[in-house]
Amino acid sequence: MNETLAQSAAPGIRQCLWPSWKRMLSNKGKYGLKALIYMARFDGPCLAAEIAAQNQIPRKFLDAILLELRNAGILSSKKGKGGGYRLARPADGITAGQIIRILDGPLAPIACASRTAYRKCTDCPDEDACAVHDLMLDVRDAMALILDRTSIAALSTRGNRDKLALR
Amino acid sequence: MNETLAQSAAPGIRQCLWPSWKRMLSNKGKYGLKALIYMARFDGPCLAAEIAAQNQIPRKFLDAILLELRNAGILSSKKGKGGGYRLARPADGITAGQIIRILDGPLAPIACASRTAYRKCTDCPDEDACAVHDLMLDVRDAMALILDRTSIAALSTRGNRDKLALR
DNA sequence: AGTCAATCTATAAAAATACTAGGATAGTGG
DNA sequence: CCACTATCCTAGTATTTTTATAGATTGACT
Repeated sequence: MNETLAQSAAPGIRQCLWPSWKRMLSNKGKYGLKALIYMARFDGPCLAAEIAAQNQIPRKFLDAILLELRNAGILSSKKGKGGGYRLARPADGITAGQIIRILDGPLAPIACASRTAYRKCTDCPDEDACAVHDLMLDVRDAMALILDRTSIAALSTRGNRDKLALR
Repeated sequence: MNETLAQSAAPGIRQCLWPSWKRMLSNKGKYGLKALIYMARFDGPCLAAEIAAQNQIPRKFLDAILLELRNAGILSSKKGKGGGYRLARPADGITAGQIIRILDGPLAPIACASRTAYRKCTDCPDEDACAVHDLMLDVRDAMALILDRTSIAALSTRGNRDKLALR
């Protein structure tokens, strides 16, 4: 034990080597979702400037986000006058889960509980015996169940639906 | 719009003033849970050094975590020889949700979807019409449902239970 | 050619995370 | 009372992540 095991975090050796472990929804993810929901309500192409203004999203940040979504195949774009962004696929074929994975990374609360980007914990000798791992798998599944079955199309009508139904 | 609204992020003005918006399980939270699960299997007081060694948790970091849990009333402690930490309450009265809230903050993926630490989004004029807010409430509830009904007692027997049942 | 709007590169400051150092404090056992 | 033990506390550092911004460029359309 002692000098070998106890020194699990020797100076200079990072414990988490995964390209970052982010967890759920950052501003980036939120802005991305809001932008897509906004776009789903339109037919024609949308200007980044317009999306930014209508949704109170910092313009340049949105630029970067839209670019990322385009590179992931979610959006298509056209330059110059009459250009803009539009959904590359029907809105009911794009899920919130996909978008969050693209912009914020895996859904799981912890790397060892990710199904799309699994990574072993360095401090966990036997994962099958790790109750935390087990629990986080349940949490991940519960989140994925919701996020992967909710489409942008559904979201684009949701806010209004509730309001109209209640009043 | 324009100069007032569109400039939602003027230089120097931070958008998120909440004591940080962290999301789910950090190492801190993971270590805390592992430590508690370990302690739940014992009767007597546990030494921080022992918990750290057995669970491969950096010693000093664990010190800070245990202290935080003690200050939150989860642990009781005794100094000096024969001292150590022990659960202040029965393990089946402590939930994973409580621990994560103490160590990592609110469960919700986004501040506006938190029930215990709600905070309005600055970029969201009408929350009731915000589909993202709506969706994240669902996600939060799903997570809370799992985490708030799972006790440390349950976790302390879980890893083994599954293994024994399967083999 | 000129305008518009996406695209690329590159940089940077703020915040959060994951720790570590070192000593003060308070009990125990002798 | 003294040595020992182990918690308690303050403070700090290094790294990573988040949240952007600036400025130049490319391509499309008129």
